[in-house]
Amino acid sequence: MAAKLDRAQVVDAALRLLDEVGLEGLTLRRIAAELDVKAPALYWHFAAKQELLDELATEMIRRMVAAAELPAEDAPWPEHLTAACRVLRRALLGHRDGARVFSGTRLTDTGHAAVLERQLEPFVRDGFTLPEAVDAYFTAYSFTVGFVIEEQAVHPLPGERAPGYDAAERAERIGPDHPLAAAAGADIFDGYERRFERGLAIVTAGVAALARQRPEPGARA
Amino acid sequence: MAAKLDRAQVVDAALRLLDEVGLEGLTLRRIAAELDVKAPALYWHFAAKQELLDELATEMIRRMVAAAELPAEDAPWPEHLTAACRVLRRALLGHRDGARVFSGTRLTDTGHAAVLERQLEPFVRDGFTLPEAVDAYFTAYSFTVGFVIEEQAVHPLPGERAPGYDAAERAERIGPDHPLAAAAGADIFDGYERRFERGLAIVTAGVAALARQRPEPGARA
DNA sequence: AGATCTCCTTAACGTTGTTAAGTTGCTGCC
DNA sequence: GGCAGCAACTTAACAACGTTAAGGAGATCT
Repeated sequence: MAAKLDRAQVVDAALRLLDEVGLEGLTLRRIAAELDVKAPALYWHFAAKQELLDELATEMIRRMVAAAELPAEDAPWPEHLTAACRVLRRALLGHRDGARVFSGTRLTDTGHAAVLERQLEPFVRDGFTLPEAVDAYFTAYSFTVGFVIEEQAVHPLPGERAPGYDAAERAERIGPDHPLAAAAGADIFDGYERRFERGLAIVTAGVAALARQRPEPGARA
Repeated sequence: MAAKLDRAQVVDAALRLLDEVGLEGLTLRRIAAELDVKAPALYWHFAAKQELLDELATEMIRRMVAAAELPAEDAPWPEHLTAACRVLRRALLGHRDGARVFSGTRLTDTGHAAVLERQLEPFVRDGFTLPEAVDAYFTAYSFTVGFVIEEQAVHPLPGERAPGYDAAERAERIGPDHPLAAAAGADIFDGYERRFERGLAIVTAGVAALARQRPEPGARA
């Protein structure tokens, strides 16, 4: 087409394509075709495919940060922590294979530093040491990424369901020897929304509990 | 070679190769060469590469379960939970890209059901409902997988360090605007052992705290 | 001995990321 | 106005990948 290409347009097209064809099907030739261009043209804008993927993940996060309604800056740390994790999960769920794309790339801008800063600040304001704050945030962050990776293995896109994760079939296969594990199947393959919130509550309660048994009683300010 | 091939030998060779060349470099031709065989020979034993990868992940877990020294069956749930997560982490760290291999595959045997059963049992014994037990276990599990994925991005193999994760360089880049985030760099890129234990403690404390505020006071039996 | 089955080989296909070399169109310069 | 030069693409090709088709050697069964 007429209008010249730039990195943003390529990333945009790739992000759109990702939902259609998944990470596996996201080839340079396919992306190029989407832009009415041949594959090697992309190499004018990106040194390699990985660079494009990095930019793609970065753009995902950028949009998530832009669209998110974050708590007030002086809100207590549990609100910041849970809000950040919910926003991250939504962003990853927003695109097919979102979690795998995200966890396989390195972010290309320093925007995430601002996010991290905003996360850590409420902790130290509340009497946490910096390593404690990092532990709390990173635990919640790791949980979120791990959770969504598992979630997207079962639900590639919201509403859609991958084959081979049938709770009834699974229960029948493992039921005889492992009654609890079999009965848990229904819980495991569904209700991700509830289970995620539950996990967030657990992490938050854990951080609070460990903070409480410190010399300084945690709650200050 | 003389001795005929079977699935176990292929998986064994692949698992060995994985540490050398990583998931990216783990091609069928390379695996075949390792076994003094041509690539299509593998298709006699596996219908597709993904099937081999599934078996590979399964074998990883199988070895981990075999080698693990688990707590006594009647030990309280925190011991079971933390032990399982430590064992899982060690297994994933045991091979280059272990976490990515693991999170991208479906296990091929029902051995993990036995693990799950053994995990859930101490919870219900202690008065947890099944969904509560699943929440607790799955939260710790997601945290562990997410944690190791991040960890292996920085440390592909124990001791080895991926390029581009220099804390000092990072601090310089983001320091001016984000002092907390910059200072946290040293914590983030190192001390994974300590941070993992810290995360486990947080999750465990959280599960305990939420159980305590139930109608039934949690501790029973 | 001949047929059958197992397990491998050679050859090839289509697709992938990537590179090299050439082509087009715009911009600035004299 | 013509010509250099750069930017942004194309066409052609490469090696490597997963995978399939066809065939062949060696053991096993009848």
